[in-house]
Amino acid sequence: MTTDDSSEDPADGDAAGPEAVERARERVIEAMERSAEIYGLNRSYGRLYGTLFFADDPVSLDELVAESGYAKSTISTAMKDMERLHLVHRRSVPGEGKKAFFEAERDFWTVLQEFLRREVRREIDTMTRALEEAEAALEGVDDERARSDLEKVRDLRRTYERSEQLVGILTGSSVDRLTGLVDRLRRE
Amino acid sequence: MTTDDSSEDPADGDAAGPEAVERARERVIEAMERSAEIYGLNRSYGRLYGTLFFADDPVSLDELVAESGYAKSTISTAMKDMERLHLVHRRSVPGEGKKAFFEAERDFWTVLQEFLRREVRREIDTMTRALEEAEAALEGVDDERARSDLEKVRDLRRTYERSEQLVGILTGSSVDRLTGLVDRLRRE
DNA sequence: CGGAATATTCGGTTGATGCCGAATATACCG
DNA sequence: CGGTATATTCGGCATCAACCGAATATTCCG
Repeated sequence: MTTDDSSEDPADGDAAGPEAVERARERVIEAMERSAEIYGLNRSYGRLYGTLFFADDPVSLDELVAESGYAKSTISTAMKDMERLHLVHRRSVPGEGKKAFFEAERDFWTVLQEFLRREVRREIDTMTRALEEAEAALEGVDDERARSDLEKVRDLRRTYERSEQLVGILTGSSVDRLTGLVDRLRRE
Repeated sequence: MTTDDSSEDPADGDAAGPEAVERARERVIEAMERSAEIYGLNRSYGRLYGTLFFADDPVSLDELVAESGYAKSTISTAMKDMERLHLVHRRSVPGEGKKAFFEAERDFWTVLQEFLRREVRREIDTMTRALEEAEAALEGVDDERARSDLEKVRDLRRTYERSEQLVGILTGSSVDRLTGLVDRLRRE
């Protein structure tokens, strides 16, 4: 209970400003930690992404160590992982030797597209192959259970065909095209 | 190395048929285990889902225990979890007392829609709130860093607005409408 | 082609998760 | 309103994943 509280006065800007900025960042970064969790990633990834998100220039590993408190090895692994997911990009700065710098990918559409291309597409392929093999095996069998299974397998294969088409549309279209599409659909 | 191998002859149907059906099922169920993994679920969930997928009628906990070998408690938890994700439905059969039966949801569009409604929507809300708060806090600060952060926060908020619109479209449309939409887009 | 700066890999440790079986709670039936 | 059949919860063990720091590998520069 000191004399100064409730920093509504812009005259306090010099003192309250920087720490207000820090608090605002922290607030957003914590939300990013939660988001990471929701999408099956580590909380630490959310924090590291957030640090990169607010940086004006690419950030080195050592700076990330200083900022986050994680071990360098942890961050190295995290960066490799997030690069794979297209959440961060590696940049090298001329004159800085081997030093690696990272920046956040801010366009989530791209991130989603890459995920579809990499993971979902592969899942669809694997499942489709399994379904085709099962279908071939079941077609030869004259059995009530086989007929019942066959029908289910064929239904699922149709679902997966549809999904593949959708993934094709989503990964084949540019971000701009998709954005326009969403706008159009929203008005319909 | 017995006399009968290579079951290409339909006359062997009686002997080779049932085990061929079993193999076909197992093949698909294994693919489902992998898929579960890809989408951040437990492998066991893939197997349990697969068992339900091939069943013609709702399946009881005890039957799932017999089929899968997992402990009843494990399956009970798994079912609760998959119900939350709308991957399985609980059915009660009149005259069967308290006994619970489960069946697989085969329409993945529904599953995806429910995920968007439940998890993604909540993520968007949380993040949006954090961004709005940060925005409000930063607007009052006269500082270069604050201005830079503010711009980034606003950009991200716009992205999230777009995402929310898209989620709205996807969760608001019926499965049929979406299917038709995909068809139309594919032809464009 | 060394050597300095940096990144990556790897074994070990600690905390989280999956699964089990016993204990408990719940729903239905007579 | 018991009693029985069933589901759920909970504590404990085993396995797995995150993280660390030391050891190794890589890159770049002189």
